[in-house]
Amino acid sequence: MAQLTNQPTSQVLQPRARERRERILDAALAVFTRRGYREATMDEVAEAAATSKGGVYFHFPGKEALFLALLERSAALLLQRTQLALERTPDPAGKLDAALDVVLRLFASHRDLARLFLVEALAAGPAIQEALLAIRRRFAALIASELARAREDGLIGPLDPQLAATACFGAIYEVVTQWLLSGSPADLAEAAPELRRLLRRLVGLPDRSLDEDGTL
Amino acid sequence: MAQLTNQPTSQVLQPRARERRERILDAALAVFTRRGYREATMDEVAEAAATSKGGVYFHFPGKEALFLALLERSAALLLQRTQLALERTPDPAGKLDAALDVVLRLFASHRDLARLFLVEALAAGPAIQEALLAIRRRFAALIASELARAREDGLIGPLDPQLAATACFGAIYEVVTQWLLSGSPADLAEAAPELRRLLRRLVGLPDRSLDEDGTL
Amino acid sequence: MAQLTNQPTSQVLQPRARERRERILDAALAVFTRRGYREATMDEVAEAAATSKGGVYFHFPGKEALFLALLERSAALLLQRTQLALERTPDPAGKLDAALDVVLRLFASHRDLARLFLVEALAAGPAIQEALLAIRRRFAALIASELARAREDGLIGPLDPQLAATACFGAIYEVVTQWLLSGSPADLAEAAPELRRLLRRLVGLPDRSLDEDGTL
Amino acid sequence: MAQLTNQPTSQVLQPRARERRERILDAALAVFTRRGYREATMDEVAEAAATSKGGVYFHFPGKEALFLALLERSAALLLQRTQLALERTPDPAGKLDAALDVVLRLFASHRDLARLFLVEALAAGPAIQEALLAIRRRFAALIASELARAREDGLIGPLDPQLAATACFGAIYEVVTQWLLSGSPADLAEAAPELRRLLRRLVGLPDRSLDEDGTL
DNA sequence: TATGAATGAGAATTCATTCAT
DNA sequence: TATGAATGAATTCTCATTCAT
Repeated sequence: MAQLTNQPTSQVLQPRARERRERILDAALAVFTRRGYREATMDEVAEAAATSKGGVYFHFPGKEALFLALLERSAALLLQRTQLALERTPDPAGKLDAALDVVLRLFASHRDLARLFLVEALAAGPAIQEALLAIRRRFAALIASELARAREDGLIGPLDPQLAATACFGAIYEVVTQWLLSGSPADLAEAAPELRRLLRRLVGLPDRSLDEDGTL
Repeated sequence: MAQLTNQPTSQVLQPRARERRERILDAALAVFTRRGYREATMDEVAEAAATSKGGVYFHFPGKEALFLALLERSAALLLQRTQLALERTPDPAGKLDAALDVVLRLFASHRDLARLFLVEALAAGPAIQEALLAIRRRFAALIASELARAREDGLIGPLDPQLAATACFGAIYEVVTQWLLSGSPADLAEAAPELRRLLRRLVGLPDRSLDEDGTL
Repeated sequence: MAQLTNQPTSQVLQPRARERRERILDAALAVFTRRGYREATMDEVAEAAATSKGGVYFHFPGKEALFLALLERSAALLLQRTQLALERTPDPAGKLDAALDVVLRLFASHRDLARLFLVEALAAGPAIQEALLAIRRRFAALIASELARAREDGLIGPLDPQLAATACFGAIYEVVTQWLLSGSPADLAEAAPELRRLLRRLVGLPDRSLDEDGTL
Repeated sequence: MAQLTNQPTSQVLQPRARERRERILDAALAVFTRRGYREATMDEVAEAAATSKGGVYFHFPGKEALFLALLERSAALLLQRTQLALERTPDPAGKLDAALDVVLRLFASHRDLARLFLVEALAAGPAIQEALLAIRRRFAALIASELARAREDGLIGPLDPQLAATACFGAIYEVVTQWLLSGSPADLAEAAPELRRLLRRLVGLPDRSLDEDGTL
């Protein structure tokens, strides 16, 4: 469960190499975001990473693997933060809000990462699709398990946790995508309170009457 | 019934040519769904349309334009059917259900088409992304206007119709995408009743106590 | 000698057709001048002539033939005017000046025609090269014969009339070409008096001490 | 001897690559002369250079750039030789003859090259035309500066050095072109003595009474 | 005569990947 | 480890020409 940042070889990398590997990933994120998976070229990645094409190929066996590594790295970040937020929120009824906050905050501050996840990855080829889907499912499962628990606790009425989680994820996904691609709302945080209310209703949680921390 | 087959050129085509143009679009749909936007080649399209490469280029100035034409044609179909369903449903409270039914039914029966437009299209270049986004927004606007009316009629409580419509669309979109990519649920129709309930709650409609036609 | 404007068929053309044929030639001149022989397309010619591609092909068997016809038409004009000027100039010593005047005046007022002749035609394929060369030789022969006569009359010293005529033509050619392509001198006429002096010297004519008509 | 093989890229090439770059240029010269600019294909160049198409594109960004590089390389050779000949001829009155000799000799011994740059290049597109024109002007400027000095030295009478140089260049150009295209005179050297006489007269130099080395 | 439509042989160019230093 | 050079299959698009109405 911990092995999220994949190493290309099982050998231990020198610190220098590890550093370069990270630099390449950073560069790849920038390039894939700017140009899209298909349009991005390994040349561009190499140049952005201030290395050579051969150098990129030393660290990653190919373009697809590079994208995949990027995806994993980013997914780990998102999942970790979400999990942490869920753990830190004792109130069962507030967990959904907490997760939403984490996601919106992360995407709002890493627009490029959002683009990569929500837009590019879907159509970058079967292998990547597979990986992306797994990540999405892992994320939805996180929500689903909280929903299941909430239901057991009698906090919410009967529902299909999987489907509800998927629907929640989709609602967030679309709001973020519209923000990404059409720039509306200008600030993603604006949409947070209303979206929170909608999602609470969707899963059957009562509206929070007193919203003490309306900030995102 | 009117504006379904869009004519990108303002010139009047001879009947023969009009026929061939449609044949090319049909062939293109088949090829794009089978191979994906990027993998599909104009050669394949030409062959599938039983015409020459030049013939395709006579009717469409390029690959992107061809895809766009296809996108518009299909989007028009989806939007038109949805609009029709909304008009045919007198009960304001049932309109959302009706729209959902149309979309799920259409996608369920045209899985390839759904895959093409929900998944492939995202990575087909900025112009197509732009067009796709516009279509999504048009669709969300359809829902939003119904929500706005429902609110005026006092059927639902106060909400941001735009955001709620976007969230609804996203929820549907994600359920369909999961079905497309992971094959679960096996039958999209299975998810319909529960999804309907979730969306009704999301927008603030009361659950239908007596659901006489629970089938999709 | 009179058959300069070639008719594609030996049949007599209707006035309408003759008119359209001219319109196509005019359009072709414009297009070839603007785009160059290779870059120009038959579509462009057809559009410029406000007719269809098929229409162009009715009047001319192909692109090369079209260019050739244009070349012949223009050459006829140039040669006719030059010949006329030579005949109208009784003074043997003034004939060279007269020819120079005609050429510079014609090119200055038909820049596109000059471009066609001096720049495009050379590299438009063997058949056209052949034709162009014949025209150039015809023109040089005109000068050469005058030089030969001048020599017989003792007006100028011994020289190779062919070579001298070629050199004269080349000198003019280059001056016009530089004007065409680099725009210097701004007005071709500016160069006329000095060029006249140079050419007179080249062939061995004495400088005209009193230049009564220095205007081009 | 210095700036002969121009490096379009500022990067330092490995010796192997430098070698191959030259090989590609040589191959390109052969192909372009044999087939003409437009008819020549990059495939042919690659094959003639015993490399791959990609290899050619690694060194030159495109067909036009390849031709341009070739043009510059050859022009540098011509200009360098001419300049050298001018420097080596102490007698101011003999400089024009020396330049003429160099040019005629070079073209006579490299007919294909002459054809390529005097005839083909004209129709190779605006960028190449521009470059070609610049070269012509550089060459004419060489002559012009000599003419200006000769005039200062009182060797020749008043004239416009620019125009005279252009005219000289044009005369030579035309004689060479006629030789190239019509094959007359059979040997370009035949025309040298008479052409020399004509040009001397054109610029106002006295005929050399005793021509000790009338051979080209 | 004229037209719009169709053809199809080719072209230039791209780029993921490999490899010799 | 890293690099620059090289590869070559694959792809989009062009356009002179032909042809059915």
